[in-house]
Amino acid sequence: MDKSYTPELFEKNIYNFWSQKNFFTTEPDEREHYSIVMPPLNVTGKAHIGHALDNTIQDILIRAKRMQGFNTLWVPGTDHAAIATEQVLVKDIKRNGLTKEQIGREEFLKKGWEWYRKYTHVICDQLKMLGVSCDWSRLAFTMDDNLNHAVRHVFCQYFNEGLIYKGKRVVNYCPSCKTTISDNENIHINQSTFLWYIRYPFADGSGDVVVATTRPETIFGDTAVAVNPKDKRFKDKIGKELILPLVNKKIKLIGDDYCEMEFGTGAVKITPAHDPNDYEVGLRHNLDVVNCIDDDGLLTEAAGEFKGLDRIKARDIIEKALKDGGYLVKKEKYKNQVGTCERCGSFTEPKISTQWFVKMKDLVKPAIEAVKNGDLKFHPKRYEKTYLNWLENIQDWCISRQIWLGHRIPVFTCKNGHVFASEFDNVDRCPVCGDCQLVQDNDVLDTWFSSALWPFSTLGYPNKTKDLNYYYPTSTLVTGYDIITFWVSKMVFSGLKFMGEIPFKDVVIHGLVRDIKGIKMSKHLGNGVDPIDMIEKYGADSLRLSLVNGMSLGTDIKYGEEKAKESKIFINKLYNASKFVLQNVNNIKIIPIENLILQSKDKWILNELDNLIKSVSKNLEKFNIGIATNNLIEFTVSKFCDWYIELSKVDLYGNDESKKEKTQNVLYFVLDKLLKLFHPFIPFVTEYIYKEMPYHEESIMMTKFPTKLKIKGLNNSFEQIIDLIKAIRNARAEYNVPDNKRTNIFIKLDKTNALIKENLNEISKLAYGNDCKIIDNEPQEKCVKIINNNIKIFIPIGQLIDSDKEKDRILKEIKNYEFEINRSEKMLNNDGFVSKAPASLVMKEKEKLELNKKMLEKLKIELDNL
RNA sequence: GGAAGUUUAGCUCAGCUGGGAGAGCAUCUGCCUUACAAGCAGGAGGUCAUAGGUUCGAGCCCUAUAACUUCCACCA
Repeated sequence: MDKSYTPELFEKNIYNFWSQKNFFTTEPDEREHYSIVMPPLNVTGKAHIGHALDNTIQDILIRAKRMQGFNTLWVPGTDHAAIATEQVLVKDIKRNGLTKEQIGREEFLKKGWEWYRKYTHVICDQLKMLGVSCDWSRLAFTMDDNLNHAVRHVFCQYFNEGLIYKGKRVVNYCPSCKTTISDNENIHINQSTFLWYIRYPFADGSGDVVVATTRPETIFGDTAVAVNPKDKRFKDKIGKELILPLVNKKIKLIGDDYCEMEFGTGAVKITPAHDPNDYEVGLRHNLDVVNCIDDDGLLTEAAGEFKGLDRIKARDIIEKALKDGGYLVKKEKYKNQVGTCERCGSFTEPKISTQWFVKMKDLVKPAIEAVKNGDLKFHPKRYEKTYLNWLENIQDWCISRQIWLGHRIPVFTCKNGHVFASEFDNVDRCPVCGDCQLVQDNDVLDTWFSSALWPFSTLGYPNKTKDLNYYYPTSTLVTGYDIITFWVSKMVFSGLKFMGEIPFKDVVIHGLVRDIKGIKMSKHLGNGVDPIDMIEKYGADSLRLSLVNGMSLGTDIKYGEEKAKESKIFINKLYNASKFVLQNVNNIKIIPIENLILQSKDKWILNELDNLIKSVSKNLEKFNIGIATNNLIEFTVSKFCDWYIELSKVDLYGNDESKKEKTQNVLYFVLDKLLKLFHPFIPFVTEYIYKEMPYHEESIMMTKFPTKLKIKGLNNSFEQIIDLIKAIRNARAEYNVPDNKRTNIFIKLDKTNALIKENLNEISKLAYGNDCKIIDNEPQEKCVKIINNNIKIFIPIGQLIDSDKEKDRILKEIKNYEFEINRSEKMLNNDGFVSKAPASLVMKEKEKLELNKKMLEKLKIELDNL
């Protein structure tokens, strides 16, 4: 083994080894299954740190379950991320001076496939660097033939059941991406703008009504002005006609509750074509819908002379026109929120358009029920609220997108006007009239439509495959809280609808990885941490550990490079501890641990190991990965390295061959279990070390995960020795005795103590002793005296002894004991405590009091002696 | 407007069913001890956001307040 941990030397080889051995692939068999479908990765470029976190968690669960004997399947996959990819492609085409229309739909889709082919490799290779043990032979892509089939199958079923309809709706439209986007992709941001107060004169010349608006450019689409019917100011004016400024068209003053009396002037202009609320008002009052902004974001002919102006730039020009016409009353500063496109950042436009929708109300009912009755569990539980809240207020799902990449809506219209959906893409005639001139709908489906089917489409649906039968429902879904509403919920109702069962039983929700200051990582800010960078600098294991150690589910992680560094330092420690063990167990005869007559230190470390096994298993079961790694690290550093390895040196370098053999076996045993416990979290280094073990199987990943030890007589009584050693170190430190200066240690016992007798060498070694022995009479020479229960320890440090210092030391201890005794007595004198607290607790407190009193007495005698 | 979360050491955070406040980093002191100086040993550092309440007992349960964060909805 190398001197220190150098992951770059072995990670790649180990991954190739696993791959070549087909350790990741599985087939249905008679075992119980554990399956996860990977949240599909967008094929838009590189993996980011969020992917690293998401996949590390999944890999940990999968590796642990695999070692626990389950038939584990982890299906990897990618998503076509239509809007994002289309944007990139359009830009690319533009660079060559062309538009997508010029190259045509077919050619454009070809380019899409080229892109996907190229970048699927990139992102998959990056995942492999992370060490993911997913079944690459089943790599799925949302636009694969069989997934396409699933999409069309599902679409047709919805369609034929009347759950899909075409309707008019105000949707968010991005004039830059030229497509409808969902509410989730429409990000509201704060902006500083103005409120323009505009005067609308009555047609009969009897004064005017002033309205306040943030969007003067939509004035050309106004078809009414609304006031609240309860508003006394306007009561008798409702129904009168107003002149629309700049347009000089007559519009009505209407009364509608939507208008709030307190806001602005109490009157609002109604633009049904460009505001969802206004649209609703328009429906109620039968208003005309006048489009004044086109799909490119330019003003239409409704704007007259202003036609062709960009909607945002038009503002100033219109303001001037209003001013010139004497219509502008005032303009004041105003802060509001406005929708922007998640992808390109431009202001979105509410737009009336014809779109395809899925009726959600009934579809969603079983999905609500599944969480309420406990079939589907969220971890942490609080995210069930997010999920339920969303589903209980669900709106119909707009599934059409005006782009080309993606699943084209399989709806056809024949020459005779028959409209039908087809599951198969080789459709050539109308099933009603047999007409062959079919026209397919131009829109494609929302990407979430295909990802909604992910847990079963990747397993072969709609075919009734073996995989589907065996692995569905899957076991666990791991994802971030940001997509609970639009992905998790959709998978649940889709699974229930088409498979009759929930798609997974547990949903593990993790937080977002933010930068060290807690700010969301983004390309724009350049504060992102590149996971590949981290892997190259610190190793994949370090990255993995740094992401999950101490993580608490559902909470954001502040991440900086230092974390990867820290993890690497720890792994180096584990590596070195292993190196030490391996150097000392070379060629040993392995004796089953239960056949050994164990020493007290062995019983102690094995007892600690047993506790570790239990807590790691328990915490993995509860998805508390951060606690599991904490426990593992704590054991490794504070129990194994700090104590057992140091203790083991006594026997390893000693002359007692039987003790040596015993210790070698315990070291070997503990390391073997520890590596296996660690493997799901840091797979590479554990595999590397495991292969260096004198006896090992083909791969650590295919070994059994440790379970509760079956060794009798384990206990923690050795902790008494640890306390004693600490007390000695402590006293030495107080006298500034440097660690490299060894001293004698004399121990005087009140009664025989087998534990001390057994561990004299251990005490000596770890407490920097020279000669360490049990004595009958107190030594003559000047000593530092330590009192520890029934044990007195004398350390002759010669002229360093200072009786004033010694007095201070004892006084300090006396104070501590007095404080403790006082506390205990207070509690025990409290009738409430004695009568109501659990008896065991009262008993414990009494014992403590007795013990402390005895100690105090002894210390006082010592003080007198000085 | 609705909902959720956070507030504990200088920093990042643990803290289980209520029963003597913890870790890592940083800092201070001493040590290159044959696994590890990417290390070892020892120390210092806290009014558990604030105010009430429940309880024999509260970092933990209840109520209110404050600050910050996030999600959803959105008033022109």
